[in-house]
Amino acid sequence: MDQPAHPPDPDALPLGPRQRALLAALREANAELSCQALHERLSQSSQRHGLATVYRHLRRLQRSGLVRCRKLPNGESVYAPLERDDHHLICVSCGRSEPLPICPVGTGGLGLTQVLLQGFKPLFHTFEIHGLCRSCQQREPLAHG
Amino acid sequence: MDQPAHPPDPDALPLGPRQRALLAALREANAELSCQALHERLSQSSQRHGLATVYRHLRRLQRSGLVRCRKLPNGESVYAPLERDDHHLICVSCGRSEPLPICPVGTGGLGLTQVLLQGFKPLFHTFEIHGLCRSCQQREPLAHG
DNA sequence: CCGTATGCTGCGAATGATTTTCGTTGTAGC
DNA sequence: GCTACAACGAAAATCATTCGCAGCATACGG
Repeated sequence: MDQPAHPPDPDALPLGPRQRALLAALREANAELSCQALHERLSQSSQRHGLATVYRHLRRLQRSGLVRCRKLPNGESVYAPLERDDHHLICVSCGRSEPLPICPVGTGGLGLTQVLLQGFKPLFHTFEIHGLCRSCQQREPLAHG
Repeated sequence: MDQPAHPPDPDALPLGPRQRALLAALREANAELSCQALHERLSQSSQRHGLATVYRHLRRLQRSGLVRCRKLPNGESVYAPLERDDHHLICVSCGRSEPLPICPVGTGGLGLTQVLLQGFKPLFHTFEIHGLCRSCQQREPLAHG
């Protein structure tokens, strides 16, 4: 197809046009997208990809440190560009996520020294608070007081 | 079966004996257990549970704030008692987790005010750093320099 | 210019964890 | 003993994700 064996664009990492298209779509989106949502979105545009290909590329982009990913309670994975640094409140009852405008790493603390990382090369992080959202609290008063 | 409609043990929350057994098994384990692992472990002991029942109970225990859960990259969910407060480094390539001896919440910072939570009732949190583990870095030099 | 090696692609089948369905069974209350 | 109710287990269903494979394009050597 249109994926050259080596990149025609020397300043853009070893990314093929498909991968750049994926990345662009993620950046345009104002929210995290699941693989399938992304696939659908691209299908509507002129960029056709097989579903498996979208999965393949997202995995590769993640390994390259360009895309971050987190797993929802329902099993779906959702993706966003790395530069976006969002975190979430997640309801253990209904599974919905709400944005959490705070980041434990950005605020400076947290001594992430090389000692702790032990050769591990960090790309991104996830921070999530799990609990009961307001509406689920009302729905199930949680008998134990 | 042996699950009474209301608990015979007044000091132990509305937990049936099965749920207490699950919780006990999780506490005895020195690591997070997947549903299936827990099910297997209980099958070997005198406590027999159907797999579906283990899933049911773990979900309920999680909602009750007694058990925490996180999803591994391979889709499995792993559970641990709430009082355990571990976090992890996760390799985006091989998917393995390594323990991360640091907690962004415990260290005090992080203004988790009611304002931010907006009625959300926190039960536990997860903090994960995703990246490349030492061995995967060596295996794939990651062409882009 | 031709043949081969390599890498990417899409489709459809396979995988595997989790959830649902549904008939059964124990417990409580009467 | 009998009824209502909630929990149970086994098997079937669900659903996101991955695998297998044949096709096609490009890169390279001759």
